[in-house]
Amino acid sequence: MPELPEVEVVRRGLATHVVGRTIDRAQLSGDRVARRHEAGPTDLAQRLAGATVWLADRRGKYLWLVLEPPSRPAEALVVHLGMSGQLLVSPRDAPAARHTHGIFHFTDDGPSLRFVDQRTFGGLSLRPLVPDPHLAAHRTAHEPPHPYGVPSSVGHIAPDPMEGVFDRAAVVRRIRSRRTVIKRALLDQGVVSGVGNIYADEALWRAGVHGRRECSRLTAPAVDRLLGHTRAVMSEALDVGGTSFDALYVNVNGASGYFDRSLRAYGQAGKPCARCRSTIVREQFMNRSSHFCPRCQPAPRARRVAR
DNA sequence: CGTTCCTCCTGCTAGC
DNA sequence: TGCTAGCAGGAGGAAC
Repeated sequence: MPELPEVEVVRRGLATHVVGRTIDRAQLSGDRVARRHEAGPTDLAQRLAGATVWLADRRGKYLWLVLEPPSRPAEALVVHLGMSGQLLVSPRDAPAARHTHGIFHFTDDGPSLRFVDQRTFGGLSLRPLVPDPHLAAHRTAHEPPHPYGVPSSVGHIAPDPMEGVFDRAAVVRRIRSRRTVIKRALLDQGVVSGVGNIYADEALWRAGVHGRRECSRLTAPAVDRLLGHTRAVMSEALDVGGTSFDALYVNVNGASGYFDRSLRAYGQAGKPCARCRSTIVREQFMNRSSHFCPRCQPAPRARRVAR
């Protein structure tokens, strides 16, 4: 599942293989891949033709290419990988793999870029660039991030922990004011972006915090530590994944495959906790699986049964 | 307004 | 052996 580290690996691949090239032709198949593009897939393909890729950027799990189209202002091709999306750099004439929804040919003789997605939870859309709404609130950045703005569909997404505009103290306050449990807040992309189920469970394990603890009952230092672990675990995953992907591919299922051996909570049900040897437990929560150590991450006292 | 729930999709696996 | 049910989960929009 692509979370921040995996998406960043893809972004770096795009920076290497795609930035600076001009799209000659885009072939899109099916309506679903362009469902977030209001004018539909035909319009999307037409507007991509002739556009030069200026740079590859990212916020949380959202990825975009800044395009310089002929005789129009710069705009962004927004790519979300969803659960199973991949961007592949493939020889121009290679046959389309199963679940290929988009093929981009360039004006040079180099390889094509392809969007492949089994479940098509991901997709593509073209959006105008708007001023970054999170930049206005940020006063101390030495180098303004996203100086050209962000895609209009990304405005509601909070900065991720790797960004210069990420204001950790403000996020601590925001989380503590939420009337919900901590794992839900950590997964809310409007609070802190880039975190999915895997790294949420890992960060909670490292911090020794149970995911069902109420946000308002956690101390500010505890939330601050949790955010530190969140950043650290994603940074470590990026270090592993960012050095081991095949140059032919922009992404091969992201970095999590290489990071698997470092997971201490996610997918470890029935195995001993690396800290205290208690057995890691898995339970359903928010219609998602959660993995935790019952000793290191004590559950909150049972809440009064709401009625 | 903030929060929670439901749905989209396909491939794999567990269980009968 | 072959079938089905269940599970994986990001995100947007509906519902409360």
